[in-house]
Amino acid sequence: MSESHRTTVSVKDVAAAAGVSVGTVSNVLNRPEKVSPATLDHVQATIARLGFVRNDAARQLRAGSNRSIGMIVLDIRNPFFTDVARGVEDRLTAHRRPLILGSSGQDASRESTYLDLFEQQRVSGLLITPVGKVLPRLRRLRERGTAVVVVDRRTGSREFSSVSVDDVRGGRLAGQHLAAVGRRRIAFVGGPADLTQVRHRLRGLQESVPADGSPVRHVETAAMDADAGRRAAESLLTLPAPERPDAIFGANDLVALGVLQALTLAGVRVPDDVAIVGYDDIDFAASAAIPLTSVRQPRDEMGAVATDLLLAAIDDPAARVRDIVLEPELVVRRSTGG
Amino acid sequence: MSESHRTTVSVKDVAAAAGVSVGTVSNVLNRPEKVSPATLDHVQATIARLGFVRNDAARQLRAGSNRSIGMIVLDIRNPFFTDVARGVEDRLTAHRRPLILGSSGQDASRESTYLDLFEQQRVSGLLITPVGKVLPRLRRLRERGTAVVVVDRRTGSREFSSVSVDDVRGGRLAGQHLAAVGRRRIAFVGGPADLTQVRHRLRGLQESVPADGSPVRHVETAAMDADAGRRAAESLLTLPAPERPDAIFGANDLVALGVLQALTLAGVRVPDDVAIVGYDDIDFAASAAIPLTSVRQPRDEMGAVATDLLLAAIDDPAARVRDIVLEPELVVRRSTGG
DNA sequence: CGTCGTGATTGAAAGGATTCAATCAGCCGA
DNA sequence: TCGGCTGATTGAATCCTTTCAATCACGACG
Repeated sequence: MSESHRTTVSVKDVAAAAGVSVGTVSNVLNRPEKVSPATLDHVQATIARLGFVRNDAARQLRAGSNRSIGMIVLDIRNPFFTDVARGVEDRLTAHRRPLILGSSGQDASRESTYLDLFEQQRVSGLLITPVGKVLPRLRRLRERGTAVVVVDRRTGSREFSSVSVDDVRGGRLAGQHLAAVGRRRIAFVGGPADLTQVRHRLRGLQESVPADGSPVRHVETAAMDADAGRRAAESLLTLPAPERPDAIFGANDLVALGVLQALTLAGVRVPDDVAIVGYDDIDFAASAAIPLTSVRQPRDEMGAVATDLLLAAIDDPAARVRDIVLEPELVVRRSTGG
Repeated sequence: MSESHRTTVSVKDVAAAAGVSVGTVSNVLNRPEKVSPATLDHVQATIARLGFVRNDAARQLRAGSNRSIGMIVLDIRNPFFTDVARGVEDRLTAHRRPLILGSSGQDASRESTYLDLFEQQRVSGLLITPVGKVLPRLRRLRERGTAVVVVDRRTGSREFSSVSVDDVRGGRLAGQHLAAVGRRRIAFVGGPADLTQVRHRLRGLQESVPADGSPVRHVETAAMDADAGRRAAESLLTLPAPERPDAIFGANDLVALGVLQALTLAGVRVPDDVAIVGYDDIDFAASAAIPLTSVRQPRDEMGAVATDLLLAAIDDPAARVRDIVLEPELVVRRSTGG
């Protein structure tokens, strides 16, 4: 059947074995319709027999660019980002383009390493949720012909297309809902405060707090994971009873789930004593033993829309820069009495 | 400062601008100690000024192989796999090797597409949790000089190194614990049954079931996500009371969390009426409102060990094939009365 | 029977970084 | 002052695929 190769097989070897020229082999690979049926068969058989596999490096070198798309997310352990990535991957698969996924873990130097890699690889497009000050690098990439789309952020400058969700609106949805179910002492858990997302969600919440309620209490956290939520909830539990919140809005679902756990452990009834709202609506929000009310971000859609923008920019580098802002949606579940 | 480039800058351009030969530029890039300090400075300055970035395709073409490592996981949405991937990535970062991560989603054709990609890219190593019948392809990859390590599986044939966890033992740990807390009617939820993991965990459970208990009831599922767990739990709730299990062992944490949710919604008390044990010990297991007892797999360690094996095989292709089997560990929490 | 046209095939050139044998410059010691 | 040595630098060859102008073969048509 197949033979054993110490050395790798090239088009030249295939050509020699099949008794045709390298040009013909290349045509078989890339423009089979230009090749006579007999030759096509014969060459394809030879390729299979020798186990020839295209060398992508050489192909790219000639082509000048790579078909792959690079993506840098904040945290691959947050299901929110893996869901977005899934949306991207699904869309790319349809276009036969591979996705190279990197996670910066909120670390600017790691982000920079991935940018180096993608730049050297000459990826044809980049999807990024930026951490550090990367604007100059993004500009350079674009000058080189790499399309760039910012995900889950807006750049401010109108230089790069972006896809994001209206976080102020999301905060408002949460606040209005909590007000509607009669909550008057609302706390917000999340941080660090210099994250745009955190600020916007908080602002939306504040705007919609009932007139007869206390002002929003912000418990700032260093990270956005369950552990941070747990600790924040414990600190809230030490407050004298009249000051204790009757509702907590977590800046994302991981935080909210941590809050939920700490409260349940402490014997606080959810939602009777304290209502909880999360953000993102990851699958685990619905799977929690007390299903979590959450502000849903259209994760798949974000991935899909970002991919479409990117592919459009690759096809036509002069395509208009667009900031697409998607709408969040409130999903009511048991944690607020749904 | 920086100039604007329509066309890309090559070593030749740098050489011309710096007034040296391409060989010297290459030396500056790869063997700076061979270059005189003055030249080094000058060339580096020129590189910065022109914004030169190495073309990786050309570099690889010459070098014959790529520094990157490919990884194919079963499901990027399962935190278990992203945790393993993190372990891999951390280790690789230390060796300045990029990781290209793909998710097969349990789909053999998607797995095959990633294998094609990695083969064409000439990655220097591959980490894979196989789905389809890929042994012949893995052999071919190795013949071509790509190191291969199987993750979270054993190959059976002693051809490729692997890192896995003793699943029979894990099942036994769960069974012994449930027996110790007095459970006698145990159900196992997971599937499909042709997954080795599922079979092994079930077997371990059966081996340790108390002599005076009923035989294990296996509710087979089509997938291993929360939704499957939810549906399985609902079907168990339709059983007549005396047949209802007093303990449920989920084949992974996603399934167990789904079970937990369905039971809680139905008013079944956990752990009083039914105890629940999961598998993997993902972070969400501890974060669940009723924290989940789970059989812990050392996820970071699996990633790290697999990476070490892979790097060793890359350095020395004749390195001995090793099957490393790690030990699982029971983490007791509230869902079994901990 | 010669010419033209069509479709198939050819083969050399290009793409950019790396390598290494060859060359060069400069200095020391004789 | 010159041969010899060392360290620095050079530049042509190489890696493999793709492209495209040129060539070829063959049948149809005038």
